[in-house]
Amino acid sequence: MLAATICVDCAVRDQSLCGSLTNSELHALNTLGRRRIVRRGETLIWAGEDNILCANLLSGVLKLVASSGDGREQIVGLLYPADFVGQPYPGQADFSVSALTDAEVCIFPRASFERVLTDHARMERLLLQRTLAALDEARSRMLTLARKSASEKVAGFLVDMATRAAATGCRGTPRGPVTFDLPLSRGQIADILGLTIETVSRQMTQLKTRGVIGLPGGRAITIVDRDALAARADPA
Amino acid sequence: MLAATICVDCAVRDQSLCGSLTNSELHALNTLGRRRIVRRGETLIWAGEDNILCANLLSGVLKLVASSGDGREQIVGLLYPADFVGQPYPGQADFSVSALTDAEVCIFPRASFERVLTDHARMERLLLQRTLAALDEARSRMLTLARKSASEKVAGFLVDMATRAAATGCRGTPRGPVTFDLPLSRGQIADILGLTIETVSRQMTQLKTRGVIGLPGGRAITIVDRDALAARADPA
DNA sequence: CGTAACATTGATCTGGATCAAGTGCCGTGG
DNA sequence: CCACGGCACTTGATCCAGATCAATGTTACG
Repeated sequence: MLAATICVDCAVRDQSLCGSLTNSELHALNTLGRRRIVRRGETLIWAGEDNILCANLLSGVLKLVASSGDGREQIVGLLYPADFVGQPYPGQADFSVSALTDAEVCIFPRASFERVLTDHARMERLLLQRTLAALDEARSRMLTLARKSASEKVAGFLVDMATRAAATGCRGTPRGPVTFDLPLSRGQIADILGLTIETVSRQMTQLKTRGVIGLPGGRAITIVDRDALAARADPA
Repeated sequence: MLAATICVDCAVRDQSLCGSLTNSELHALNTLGRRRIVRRGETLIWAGEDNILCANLLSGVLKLVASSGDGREQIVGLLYPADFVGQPYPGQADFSVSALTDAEVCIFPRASFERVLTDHARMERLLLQRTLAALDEARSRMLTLARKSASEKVAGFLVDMATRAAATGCRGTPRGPVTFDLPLSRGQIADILGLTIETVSRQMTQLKTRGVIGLPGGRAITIVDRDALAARADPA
């Protein structure tokens, strides 16, 4: 039957939380999980709503957005394939989750997922470890948002994206120039870094002018001098 | 013997992670834990060092500090009594932990604590829930740091402190003016909010001038009009 | 008391926001 | 095939919140 085979061809089977389960344990999830496509721009979870779902991200990129009462927004996290989405315990969601690119998720009803967690200590431990890592990352970003200059923010962001791109696979050699596509618009980069579109754009052209990066067009970016970029991100 | 009685008079026995353990289970911790005083200004954990300890905070206030290579600092979290301190899994600490006031902690060797955690699913779950809550808080603060104005930051901070002071107990009535002592210097408040001492000071005097708060002297503060303060913190 | 750390207040400077045009890049339709 | 319109991006001019620099005032403590 279809439900029993949902995990078999899962692209993130090993990297996701489910990787902690044995094949037989997967059966439980098989009956709970549903694949779902989320279109670019679509919102999967709305801030303020009750937590009703958990999910594993299979493909695409999602953003976690915090917003103030009067509409200012800040992207407080990005989610990549194999990342866990949502809150396993009851309560209201504090942040919205929406798709930056077309994405596919494997969805579980929250309550069922909570039960799976309590039944599978290994999975719960894995989630704890991921959550601790996410917390460290969030706290690091607090330093960036509060204390770094615009040029440090942009350089740091590009280093992060280059690292991630290298992890997946992209044109170019690891040591020399590397070219890849940013999955984000200038506006979204601004939302991540706590800047405006204009400032991001100006920093990018400045980096191009100084020969640190290249901007071949569209959302493509070439890292010409990774060390210079890293140095700008973190002035010792 | 002393070790066996360490938890008996623990002030935070019920609110801390240990509250999830039965009396008999506490015996295991009893043999592992050691009380320790941390003086105001003293550092308990240094960023970059290996995680070697976990702890429960018994009294006082600790700060979690992120710093950039060139010395800029940002307080990325405050820890209050009953809060958990440290990382239960191997690795390097990303942040320093030091005492804002004289404090007392109940310390466990990291490896032992990890073992306790794996043996006690209830405790692990509690830690997961706390970590998820801390993550939400960190993300909320990302919005504050990146998008809020100085006056919104200070007002929000004072509301938080007032709420916390009310939770413990302080002079004044809940609805009318409430007076309490801030456990932090202006400089430390600045480190939390991503501002400078001068800006924090100016915002405080402005709030006093407008009759929203009173500054009786020292670190004392009177909340005169809590609603006005909350409105300044979150302009709808 | 004296002094050292902390806090307020004032004057000035500046990085990044805001406001305002351009410019290039498709996709659509004529 | 090219004109058109919409969007994302770049570039320029100006403005302003908050940083920085510089005294001065205040509190706590030996």
